[in-house]
Amino acid sequence: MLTKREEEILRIVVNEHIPTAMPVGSETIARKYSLGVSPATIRNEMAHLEDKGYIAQPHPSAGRIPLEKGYRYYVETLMDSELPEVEQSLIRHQFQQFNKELEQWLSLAASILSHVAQNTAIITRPKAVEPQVKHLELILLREFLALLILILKEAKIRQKVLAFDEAVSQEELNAIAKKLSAHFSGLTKAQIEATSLEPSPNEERVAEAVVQLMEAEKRLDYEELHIEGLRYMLSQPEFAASNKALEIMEAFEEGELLRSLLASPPVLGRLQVVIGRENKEDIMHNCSMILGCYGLPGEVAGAIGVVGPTRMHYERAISAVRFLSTTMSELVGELYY
Amino acid sequence: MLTKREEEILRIVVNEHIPTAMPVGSETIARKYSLGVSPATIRNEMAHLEDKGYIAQPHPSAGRIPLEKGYRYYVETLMDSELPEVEQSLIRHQFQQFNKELEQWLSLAASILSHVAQNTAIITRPKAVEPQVKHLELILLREFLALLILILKEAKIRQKVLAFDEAVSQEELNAIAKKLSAHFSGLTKAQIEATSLEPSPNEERVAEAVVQLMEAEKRLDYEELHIEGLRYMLSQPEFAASNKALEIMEAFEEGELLRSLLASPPVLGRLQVVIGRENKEDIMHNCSMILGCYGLPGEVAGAIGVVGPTRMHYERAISAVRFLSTTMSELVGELYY
DNA sequence: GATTAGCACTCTTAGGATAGGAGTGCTAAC
DNA sequence: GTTAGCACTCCTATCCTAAGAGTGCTAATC
Repeated sequence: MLTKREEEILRIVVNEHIPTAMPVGSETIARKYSLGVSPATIRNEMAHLEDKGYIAQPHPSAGRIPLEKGYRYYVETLMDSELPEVEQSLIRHQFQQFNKELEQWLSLAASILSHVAQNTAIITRPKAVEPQVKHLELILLREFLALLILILKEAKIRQKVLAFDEAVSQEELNAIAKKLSAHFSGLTKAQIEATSLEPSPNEERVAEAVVQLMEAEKRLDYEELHIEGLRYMLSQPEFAASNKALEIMEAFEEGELLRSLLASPPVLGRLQVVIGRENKEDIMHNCSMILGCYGLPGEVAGAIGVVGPTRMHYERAISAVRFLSTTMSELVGELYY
Repeated sequence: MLTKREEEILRIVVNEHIPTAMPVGSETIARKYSLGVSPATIRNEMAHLEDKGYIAQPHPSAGRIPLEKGYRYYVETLMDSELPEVEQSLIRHQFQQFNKELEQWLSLAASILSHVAQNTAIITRPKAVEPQVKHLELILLREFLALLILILKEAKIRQKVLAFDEAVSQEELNAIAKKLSAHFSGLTKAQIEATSLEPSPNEERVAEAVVQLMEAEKRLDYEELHIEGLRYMLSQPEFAASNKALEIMEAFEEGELLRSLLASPPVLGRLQVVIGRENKEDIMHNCSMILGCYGLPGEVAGAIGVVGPTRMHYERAISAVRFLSTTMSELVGELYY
């Protein structure tokens, strides 16, 4: 349990350390904040906070830096996490600039988030809990070649080039598309596989392709992912020296890392804040991550979040993720057919 | 004009410097390569090469490093630029793994290129010289809302959500789609605008959207672009120190840089090799770029290339870009409807 | 005339020593 | 409980030095 004054000092240490990345000394605190007490008193309080594991000295004659426990306490108790109204309406306005195009919204959200949080932003396309077919079309390309276009209920379009064994006409394709569209509309992959409609060889071929696309859709998971603002990561002093930044970058490019990070996505409406060594991945032990979820309950869900050094501006990051996940949920609601 | 032995020594200096990033001394050359002459002779030759501006000493008591003129001579005269047959067939095999899906080919090409050249790879989607409509479909989403799907001749699909002023049925949409598909098929944006077909208000609405999409298509230019392997850039020692890497990264994320780099794309079949200060952008003065073009003459064209430090493994990079641009041209040929 | 051995010279770089400074903890006084 | 004073510790930047690498020059050699 922390006293009022301990909390106050912890808050100051965190707030001072976040932008500067430097240890915070008692003199500095006394000078910059009028706490009405002398540096010596502050030193005593800091010693208490150190005993309790909230802060520490990087070396014996330095100021204090927050420990993970300190950040955790800060995040849960000490900070205000609402994005200023001005910024909120500014962001809303930016979204209104665009037509209803999911792709644009996604990259806009990533770009805004990265900028507001001054850190690397990640966002995935919304993914249906259980993808359902909405409609399909077949377009003749060349004699034996057709383009299958599959529209999913979740505002996604998938395409595949199909080769037939025999020559087909556009009329024939239209008939197949119409028939299969009617049969498959609203169905999931499993339901399609269970459907028996005594198909002709060509219909068979198309149905197979649909199943393949649906299968790929489920497997895709979080691969379709925007990363924006990796530069913020690199410009952090904790990564500037050594090849730490490089390692993290490599891990990101591999894609493995992200899949692992998104392994347990948060539920709608609640944010997941992972600080430092709470991360499962070793390479992320100097990093924190704020992860939110957006979408429609039980229907579609995407993830949106911020990754940065443990010394992150949690207040901005958390409020930004919270606001943008809400905004994206509203937008997806408008699109979901 | 360089003598045989000067050429030999220039080649050795470049070959030694590229992997190590260190100045190359006369002792080293004498020891590692049996040229049949003493270090003193090599020193004399190096002095000649320095006089002629091919190499230089970073400081008075160091070995030599290649200058841009040296790299240029190396690229044009001294190196062998065919990718080993083994690698060629390995790469071909990787492409065969995938179905005919442009998107997958693009990212595979970027990934392979980045890996083979050990540098950052960039690749753009193939873009039609003059985009032509192939087909269009309309799908009813909700009472006033429909999804317009536009298929372009160049194997691209574009989508847009349309809001109508009055309620429409799927039958009505089918009729519109059929009519406009027939009218617009094979036409460019300008030709569509010139077409007069006394449209109904709803047809008018769809036709407008088609024109908008085609317009966006022309504007897109090289925005749809894969960048792969930024990590290679960052791991180069010339960027490791200072924030040079950061600056370049920022420039890449801005997108401006890439647009400028691709401002004058090379013609099909010829590579463009830009070394160091030959780059127009100041920030790229320590970098080199190999840029190739792929596609079908007069029909579609995309760019594929490698960006890295001036001290780049030109032999691998150039041969890789050359091979992949040829391969991609073949693949696009198969897809182009 | 080209090549080479020898040598003096230059400049970088790594390592170690040193001084300054920042910040603490402790003690004793308030 | 708070604070002033002070001794102490340890980091950091700076300077210096010695070692090393590589050259260019000169004179001897093939």
